[in-house]
Amino acid sequence: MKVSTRVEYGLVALADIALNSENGCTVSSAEIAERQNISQKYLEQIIIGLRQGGFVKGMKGSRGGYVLSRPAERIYLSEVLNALDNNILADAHEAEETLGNDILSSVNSCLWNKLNGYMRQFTESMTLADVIGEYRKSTGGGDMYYI
Amino acid sequence: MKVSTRVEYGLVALADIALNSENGCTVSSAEIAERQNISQKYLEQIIIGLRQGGFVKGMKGSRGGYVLSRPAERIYLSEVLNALDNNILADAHEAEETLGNDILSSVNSCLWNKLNGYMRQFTESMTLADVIGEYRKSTGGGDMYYI
DNA sequence: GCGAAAGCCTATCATTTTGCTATGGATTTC
DNA sequence: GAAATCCATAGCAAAATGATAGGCTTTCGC
Repeated sequence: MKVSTRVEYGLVALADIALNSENGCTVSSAEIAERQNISQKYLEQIIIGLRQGGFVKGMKGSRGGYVLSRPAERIYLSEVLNALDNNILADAHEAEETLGNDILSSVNSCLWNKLNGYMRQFTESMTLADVIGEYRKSTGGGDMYYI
Repeated sequence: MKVSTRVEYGLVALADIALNSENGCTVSSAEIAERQNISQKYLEQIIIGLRQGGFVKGMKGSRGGYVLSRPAERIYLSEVLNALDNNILADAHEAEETLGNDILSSVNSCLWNKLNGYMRQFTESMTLADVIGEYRKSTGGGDMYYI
């Protein structure tokens, strides 16, 4: 399953914002772009989608940037994926529409509907907090440096 | 999850061949195109992929057409999907390569690798026979007419 | 044998999607 | 008021998608 850079960058940016705004400060698109090695202008467009989805708040002006608009524990990956790409997850009711008795309907009901159902269920059970937790685990819990 | 027409038509065509070649006769691309309402020339290209994947045999000449090259019970959907689209399922070893300790690796290990693993496992557990069974179930088992 | 019927192969092409780049306006802080 | 930042939109090249078209090759039926 190939995922677009838009989805990839969007998820990484959201996690970056979550990780670096914990002390109350904002995270600018320039910071994220440098840390994650993404074109800043492209990133800004993607983050607009995250803002419209209600996951981050943008603060204009000098010293502006982004913060999460809800705790990471309540940001479900299903929502984020839908905001970044409206084809990656199928709607729940979409599965019920294939009631014909042709071959295509059979393929849908025994293959695609089941796969889509699992993907929806799995991404609804995961939150941004899980991603952050995985990251902390991989860095041994010691990625914060205090002077 | 949006699926390309190539994958959709390919699966339908394969099931059509399986269903209509049971009495030993061949199934022509023209027949399939008419029954499934697909452009015949486009369909031919797709079926070439099915033949190269080893799922069907093509018989040239008048009275030619296609038949399965193995029993439907041994045609796994994972193989078929890989033959029709090499991005739809990820390789098994691909998952093991993401061992970095950056955010992207974390997203991969807790989201994409798990989703891909499930998709692979699920499609490896399903065969063309399951699709055909679903179709027969939907038509009430009475789609064959004897004169 | 010959012709029709079928598979097989390749080229072409329009449209859409993807992945950016660029420009500039709006707003806030210092 | 100037710098920094978000916000919005336009443009654009490359790739993928979804076909269409032409013609060669092989085989069956007569």
